[in-house]
Amino acid sequence: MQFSKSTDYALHALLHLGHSERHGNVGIKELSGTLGVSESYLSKIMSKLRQDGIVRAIPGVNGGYELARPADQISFLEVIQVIEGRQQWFECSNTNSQQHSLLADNGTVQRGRERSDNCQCLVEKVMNGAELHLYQYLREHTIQTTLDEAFNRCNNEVNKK
Amino acid sequence: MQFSKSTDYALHALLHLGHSERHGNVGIKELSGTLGVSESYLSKIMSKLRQDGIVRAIPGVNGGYELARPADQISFLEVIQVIEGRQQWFECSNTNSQQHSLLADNGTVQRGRERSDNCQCLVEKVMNGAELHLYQYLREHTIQTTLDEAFNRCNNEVNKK
DNA sequence: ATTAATATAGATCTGTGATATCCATAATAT
DNA sequence: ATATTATGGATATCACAGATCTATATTAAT
Ligand code: SF4
Ligand code: SF4
Repeated sequence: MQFSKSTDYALHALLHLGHSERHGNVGIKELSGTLGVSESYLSKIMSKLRQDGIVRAIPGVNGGYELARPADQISFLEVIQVIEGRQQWFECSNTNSQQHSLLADNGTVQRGRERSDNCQCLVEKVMNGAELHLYQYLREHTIQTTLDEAFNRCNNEVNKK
Repeated sequence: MQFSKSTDYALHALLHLGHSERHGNVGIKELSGTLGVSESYLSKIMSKLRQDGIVRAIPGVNGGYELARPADQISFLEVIQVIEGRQQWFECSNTNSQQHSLLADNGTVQRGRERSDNCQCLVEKVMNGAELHLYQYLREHTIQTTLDEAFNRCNNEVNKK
C-alpha cells in the first residue's frame, strides 16, 4: 500500500512546470535532470499526463511540456488517479460467500426479497467512505497551493531573520 | 493503489469472529469455508493477526481463534496496518535532486544554514497530511461499529415492513 | 498413552505489475 | 535538409501478492 514512484515523478514534474511557467516550455532533458530520472521513463509518465489533458506537449526543436491549465486547477487527486488508475481501493472479491449473506443480506434473505439498498454491504461502505474522505482532501490540494505554500513558508523564514 | 486481498480476508475473518463471539472459538475450517479462501492461506493471515495481539489462537482439538480484545477496540486502521505494513504511503526517493532544493530548501540553501523545520518538504507535507487524515477516519471505525450498523440497518428494515 | 484435530512455520511456486531501457517513428524549428 | 524533441512499441528485470504443500508442535478426547 504505497503510492508508486511514477506518481512521485509526475507530481514533481508538474511542480517544476508550474514553477517555471514563465520561461515557457520545459524539455524532457531538463525535467529528467532535475528529477534525477531517466528520460525514457519520464517520457512515459509525461505522455500519460498529456493523454489526460494535464500537460501540453510540443514536439520538435525547442519543444517540451507546459501545463495545459492553470496550476490551481490541477489537483493532487487528479494526478494520482491518472497515474495509478481509477479503480476503487477496496473491491469485494466474492459476493457469493456466506459472509456476504451475513453482513449484507442479514434479515432480508429469509424473506426472500431482493437486496435492499439500505442493507448494502457495510465493509464496502466503510472502505469507500474512507476513499471519498481522502479524495476530498486531495482535491483541495493543487499544484498551485503547494507552490504558494512553499513561497510563503520561505518568505516568513526570511522575514523572521 | 489498492488494498490487498489479505486485508479483505482479515477484516471479514474478524467480523465473523466478532459476530459469533458467544459461540466461543472458531476453527480455521469454518472461517475458510465462510470466506471462501483456502485454509493454508487464511492461516498465514490469522497468524499475523495473532502475532500482533488482535486474536488469540488455541491449538489442539476444538481449538480455533477468538478476538483478543473487545470488538470495539479493534479498528480498521489497526487491521490494515498489521496486514499491509506500517510504511508511509508516500516516501521521498531522492533527497539529493535539484528538485528537492527547489521545494524544500528554497531560501535557506543560499544562506548556508541547516534546513529549517518550518521549511520542510511540501510534497511530503501534503501526502502525509492525507495519510493522517485517512487514519483518523479508519481509527473511528471498528469491528464493533460495523457489526452494530449491520444490526441497526436490518432492524430498521424489518420494522418498516 | 495414543490418537485425532488444530495451529504454526518454512519452503516453494506462479503470475502480475512496477520500474526501467532501447529503438524506430513522427513532428517541428532552424 | 538537419538536428531536436516527443511518441509508441517491444522488451527486460525484479519484487511482491497470492497461493499451496509439508513438517512440526500443541492440545482435547479416548
Ligand atoms: S460482505 Fe461486502 S465485502 Fe464482504 S463479500 Fe459481501 S459484498 Fe463483499
Ligand atoms: S521536494 Fe520533497 S518529495 Fe521531492 S525530493 Fe525533496 S524531500 Fe523528496
